Amino acid sequence: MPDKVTALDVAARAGVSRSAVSRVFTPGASVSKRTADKVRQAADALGYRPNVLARSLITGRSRIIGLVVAYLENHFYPEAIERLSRKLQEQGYHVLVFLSSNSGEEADEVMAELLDYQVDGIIAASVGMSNDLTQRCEAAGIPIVLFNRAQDDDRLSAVTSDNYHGGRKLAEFLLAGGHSRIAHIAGWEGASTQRDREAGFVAGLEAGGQHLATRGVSDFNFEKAKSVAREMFAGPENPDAVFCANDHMAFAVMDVLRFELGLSVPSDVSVVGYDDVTLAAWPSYDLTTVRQPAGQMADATVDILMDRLADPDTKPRRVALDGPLVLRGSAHIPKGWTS
Amino acid sequence: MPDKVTALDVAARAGVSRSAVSRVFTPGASVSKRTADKVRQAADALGYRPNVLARSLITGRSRIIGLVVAYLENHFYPEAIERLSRKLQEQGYHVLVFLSSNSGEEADEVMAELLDYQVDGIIAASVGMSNDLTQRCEAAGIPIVLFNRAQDDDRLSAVTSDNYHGGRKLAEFLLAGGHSRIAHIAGWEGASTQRDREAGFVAGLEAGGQHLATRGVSDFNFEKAKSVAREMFAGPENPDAVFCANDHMAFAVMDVLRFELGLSVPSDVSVVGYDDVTLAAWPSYDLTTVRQPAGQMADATVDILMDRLADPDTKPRRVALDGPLVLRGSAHIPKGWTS
DNA sequence: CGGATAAATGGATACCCATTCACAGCACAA
DNA sequence: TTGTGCTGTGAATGGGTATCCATTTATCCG
Repeated sequence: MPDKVTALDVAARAGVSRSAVSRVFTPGASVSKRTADKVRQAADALGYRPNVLARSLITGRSRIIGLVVAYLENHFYPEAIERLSRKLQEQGYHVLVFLSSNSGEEADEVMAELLDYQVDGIIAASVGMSNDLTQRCEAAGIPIVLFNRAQDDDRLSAVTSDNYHGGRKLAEFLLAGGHSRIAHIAGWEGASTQRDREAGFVAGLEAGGQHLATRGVSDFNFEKAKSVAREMFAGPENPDAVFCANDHMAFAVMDVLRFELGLSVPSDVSVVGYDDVTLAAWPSYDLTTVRQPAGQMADATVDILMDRLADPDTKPRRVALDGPLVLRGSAHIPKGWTS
Repeated sequence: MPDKVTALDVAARAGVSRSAVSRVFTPGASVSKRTADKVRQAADALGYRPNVLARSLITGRSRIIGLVVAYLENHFYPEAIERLSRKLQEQGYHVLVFLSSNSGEEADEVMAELLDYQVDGIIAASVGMSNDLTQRCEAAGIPIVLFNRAQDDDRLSAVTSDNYHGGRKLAEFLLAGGHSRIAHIAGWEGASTQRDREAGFVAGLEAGGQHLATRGVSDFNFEKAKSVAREMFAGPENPDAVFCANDHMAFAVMDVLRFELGLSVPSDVSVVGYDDVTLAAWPSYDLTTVRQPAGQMADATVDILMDRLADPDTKPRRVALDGPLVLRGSAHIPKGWTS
C-alpha cells in the first residue's frame, strides 16, 4: 500500500525519468505519445496525482484564491460565494476562506495569514484593504479585487453594482409613489456601498424637491435594524416610506412594522431594500428592491482576476454593474410605472 | 524593494544561519532570546513571513482543511460554515472550499482535487463519500468528518443532530395537536438526515396509531417543494399538518399554502420543519421546528478533526447532538404542551 | 575556583516533491 | 556526413524544516 506516491515512483514503474512524468502532467509540454501512455498507465496503477503544493513552490502559482469575508449572515454573500467558487473551480482554482471583522486591526492580521499561503489572488468581499497591505500585495504581484465594495485606490480592482444610480432609482420611484416623509436606514457607514446608495438616494430626493425625513444607522445588522425601526416609528408623525440600505435590514424593518407595530406594508408604509436576495422574491416579504446581479458580479470578479493572472501588466479595473429596480408588493407602485 | 523575501535573506541580515531563522518561527524550538530578537527584528524590517506551502512540503501538514459542500442555498450551511471556519481559523487552520453536486461522479473528481492540495483533513457537508475515496484518505491518514450526514462506514466520523429522535418529537407534537391527516415532504432520499428524520417521524406516528396520509419528495429544493405542496393540496381532502424535512422546504410550503391557496397556517394546516435556521424565528414564518445546534455541531466537527490530527490513532467518532423542539406559531400548540 | 558533565544553542546538510533548463542522444532528411 | 527536430535525462531550483553534530553556556562538585 503506497502511503505516498511521488513522481519518482511513477517514473520507476514506467521506466522513464522523473522529468518525463512531469511533462506528461504539464499541458503543452513535448512528449511522445508512447511515453505519455506508459506514464499515464503507471500513474493510474499507482494512483498518482501531482502534489499541488510542491508544484506551487517551483511554479510560483498556488492556484489558490484567498477570499476574505466579514460575515455570511446577509444572504447576498453565500449566494455570491457559491457562484464565485464554482467559477474559479472551473478554471482550476480554489477558494481559501478567511473570516474577518472589518475592524482594521484583525483584518490586517488575517490578510497577512492569507499571504503566508502564497495565494495567487485575493477577493475581499465586504472588507476593506489597508494601505500597507495593498502595498505588499502590489509588491508581490498579487491582484486584489474588492467585491461589493469600492475604495479610492488605483491599485485595487473593484466590482460593485451601480449603487449611486440604484439609490437614485429608488428615490425616484418613491417620489413617484407620492411619498412625502421618506426615511433611510443606513448600514455601516464605513462601507462605500452604503455611502453611494445613500448619496444617490438623497440626490434623487433633492432633485424632486424633498429631503430625508429621518435617518438611522444600523450597520447592516438585523437586530440593530429592528431597534432603529422601533425608534423611528415611535413618534407622532411616522415616515410613509423607508429605504433600507440592504434587503437584510429591510426584512427586519418589515417584521417590526407588521408584527410589532401592526402597520401594513405597503398601505401604511412602503419599504424598499437593496440586493434582491432570493428571499426578497418570496411572497412573505415580496420586497421591492434594486437587484445586485450577483452572478454577473461574480463573473466579472473572476474575469478580472484571471486577466491579471494571465498578464500581470493588466491594469486594475473598476466595474459597476447596473441592476434593475425590481417592483414588488412592499411599496406602493405608481400607476403606469414600469421600470 | 524585496520581491520575495526568504529565510536566507533574514538570516543574512540577522547574521545567523537559515536554521536559526527557521527555529525562531517554529514554536517549541530551542533558541536563545538574543538570537530570537535579532531574527525577529530582521524579519520585521524585511517583512518576512514563512512560506506556508514550503513548510507544508517538509512537515507534511498543510494546515488546510478541505470543505466539500453541495450548495449554500439552504441557509443552514452558511451559518454552519461561518462557525466552522472561524473555529478552524482560531486553531491556525484554514478552509479550502470545494463545491460539488452530490452525484457520485462529480463528487469523486472534486475529492481527488482536494487530495492534490494535501489537505490535513476533510469536512464533507451534505455530501457522501465513495468507498474508494474513503479508502484513499484512510491510506493517506487524512481524517474525514461528515457534517450533517451519516454513513455506514467505520472509517468515517460523522456529526449530526439526533434526527430520528427529532422526527419522533415532531410526530408526537403533531399527534398531541389533534392532527389526523399528516403529510410529509421529503428531501433527497439519498440523505441519511432525510431517512432518519422520516423514520423517527413515522415511528412516532405509528406509536400513536396513525400513518402518513401523504408523502412527496422534493430533494431539499425550494421550487420542487412548492410543486409538491401544490399537488398535495389539490385533492378534495387536504392534509391538516405537514412535516417538511427541513426548514427551507417548509418556507416554500408555507408560501404556497398562504399565498397561492389562501389557506391559513396554522388554523387550516400546521407546518413544521427541521433545522431552526435564523429565518425560522422571524415572525413572517415563525416556524415550529427542531433545532439543529449548528454551533455545537461545528464545534464537535472541529474537535474530532483536531483530535485525529493530534493523534492519528484516535478512532473515528459519531456524534448525534440532541436538539430541542422549538415551539412557534406555524403549528397548533396543544394545551399545556411545553417541550 | 578549577574542572567535569550536562544542557542549551547554532550551523551544515539532507530532504520534501515537482518543475525547469541546458544538454545529449537519436532518427531522419538533405 | 552534417544539420535539424524531437525526446528524454540529469541537475538545479523553490523555501523551508529535521536531524545530527559541534560548540557554547550553565550547573555541580570536589
